Amino acid sequence: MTYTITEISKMFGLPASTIRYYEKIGLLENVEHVNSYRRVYNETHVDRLNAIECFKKALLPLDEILLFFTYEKNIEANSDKILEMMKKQKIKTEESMEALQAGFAHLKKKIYYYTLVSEAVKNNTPIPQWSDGINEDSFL
Amino acid sequence: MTYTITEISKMFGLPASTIRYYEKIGLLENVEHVNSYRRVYNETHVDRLNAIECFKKALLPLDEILLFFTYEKNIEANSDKILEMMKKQKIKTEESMEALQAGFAHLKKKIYYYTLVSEAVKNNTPIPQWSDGINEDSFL
DNA sequence: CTACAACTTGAAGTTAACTTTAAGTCAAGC
DNA sequence: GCTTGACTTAAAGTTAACTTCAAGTTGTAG
Repeated sequence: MTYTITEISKMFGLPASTIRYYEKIGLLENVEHVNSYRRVYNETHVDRLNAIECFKKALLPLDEILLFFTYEKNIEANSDKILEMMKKQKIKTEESMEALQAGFAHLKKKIYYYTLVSEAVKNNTPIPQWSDGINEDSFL
Repeated sequence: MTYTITEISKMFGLPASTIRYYEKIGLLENVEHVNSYRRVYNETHVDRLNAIECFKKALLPLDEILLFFTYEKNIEANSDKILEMMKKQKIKTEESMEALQAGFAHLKKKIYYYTLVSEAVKNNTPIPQWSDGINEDSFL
């Protein structure tokens, strides 16, 4: 099974320019150009792009993703390097998750408070103060 | 209580250049310059920076944070706009958290697998295949 | 044959959030 | 009075990850 760039583009929800860019920086390899022109993709490219998307979700930068794929070519020699890389990134994602959760909590507080404010404006009642009843439990 | 830029810098773990940058783009207002020179910060700046850091954790871009502060100046007129903004951002942080969790799971799988590989290399035993026993439960 | 849509290229441009640089200012200590 | 160190400025530079552009190439439909 082969695919055109438009098919791959739709499959991953990525613009064609991004797919070409990934090839340019080495993330996609051995892309045949039929008649030395249009690109043709196969299952290995699909697998590769799936892997890329997973690593992107883990906030791994593209140059590190590329490094992973080069390490992967000599798995026996590089398993320790890969392990180290993955463990480092795991810590980073954990930190990001903690920050995100704090940010999320902050948004929820704001939503709770500005809902009260919005109600007060509609009912012509006094605007509540941020301090009024906005504590750790009031909005959970 | 007042603070120098170095104190504020240490307080928030941000370089002084960033603090100046935030003033430049309007995130920090009414920063006095003593003798029309060195910056002096007060509690309102500390509060403002705390708010900025919270919003940054919620992945709100700086221009949106700035918009929030301008809305906040006329809270009665803008509570609905603020609410809408916060709700939109809440959805975005939720999406980010889902992606991050997927990425995190991917990393854990890789760590599990490359630990096996690393062991195999050390013990001179055959390298396990990715398919061997790497399923949804094997590493949780 | 011509037009057109869907691709191609390399290079330059974009965006956010800073960071760096070069040149200058000021108060304090020697 | 000179030096030092902590600050100042405006402007230019940086980074990642794309995106856009202008100009060119193909296969196909009319």
